[in-house]
Amino acid sequence: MQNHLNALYTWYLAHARDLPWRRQTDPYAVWISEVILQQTRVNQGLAYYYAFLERFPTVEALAAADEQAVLKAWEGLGYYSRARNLQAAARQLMAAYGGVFPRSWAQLVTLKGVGPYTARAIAAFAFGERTAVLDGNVFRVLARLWADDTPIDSARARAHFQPLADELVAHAPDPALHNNAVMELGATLCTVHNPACLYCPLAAACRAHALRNPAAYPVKGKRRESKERHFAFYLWQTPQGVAWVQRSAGFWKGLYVLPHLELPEPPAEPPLLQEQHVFTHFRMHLHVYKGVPAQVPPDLYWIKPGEWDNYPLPKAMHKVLGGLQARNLLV
DNA sequence: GAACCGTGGTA
DNA sequence: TTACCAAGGTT
Repeated sequence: MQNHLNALYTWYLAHARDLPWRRQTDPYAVWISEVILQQTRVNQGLAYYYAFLERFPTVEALAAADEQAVLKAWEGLGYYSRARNLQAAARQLMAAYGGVFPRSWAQLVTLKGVGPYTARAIAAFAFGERTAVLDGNVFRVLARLWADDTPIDSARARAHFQPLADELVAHAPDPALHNNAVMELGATLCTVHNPACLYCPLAAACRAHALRNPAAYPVKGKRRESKERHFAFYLWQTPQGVAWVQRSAGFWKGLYVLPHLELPEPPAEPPLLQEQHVFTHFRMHLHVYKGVPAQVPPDLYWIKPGEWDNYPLPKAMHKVLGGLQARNLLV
């Protein structure tokens, strides 16, 4: 196996993408990049990586920042709890570690928003700890390598694959190089669809390839039944312009929902939903899963006209506002 | 432990 | 078009 792994490292050094977070070992930059890349493709996260480090260059800066500013920097990326957790963790780091990253994944995993993958990634990439990262790419590569039919989305998947992954990194000359190489392989050659086995440095060792059936791996459990969910938002016409009142508070919490903001002049009582005041409302279609429909809390909030840009808004909101603007419905 | 969280790309 | 998927983590 070691010969094959050496072939993998050689391949990586020759063919890997040149990505900015791979060019340094600053734990802060590694951390930010790993969180940005959670469930997010490189091309989507790249610009955010540069901008976020520019805007919040250090743990101290991030810890001291206004939460709305952090969310604003995250605007459009999705999974906004990542941004809130980043700042929470930055404050944890200041309080518990004097702003200096602990070096072991076991300590890192106690940080908010830092799970088993990200903790090991920081430990390996920033501090050279000999530990194996386990993400979607690694799951796929390992499952194919050994034709392992353990469902990778099962509860026991991580417990099953982590020791196997750790065994691979055990004798690697460079843990960071090893982890990067396995992930790069999964991201560029050992892909979900149409894997490029012809060019794969591990093909000679790969059980799934020997079986001529890489598509059979990794095994995944039953997909959840998907169901449509509707969210209603309401727009009010006011003498000053358009005030946006939204329901289903708690969804996208903190993003454009106002409880986290200081309202200059909060209305004494929110306007009642009266049909003649509602001039438009829209539905959002989200991919949602089988289960209870969204609860719509009674709380109503509003944003003053002309202040849209000050708020971090999800992409879906921007699209709606853009449409309204085009129709001259926003003052 | 299952359900939940966003967005953009792909077949 | 629909469904799936991507450097996961939290509740």
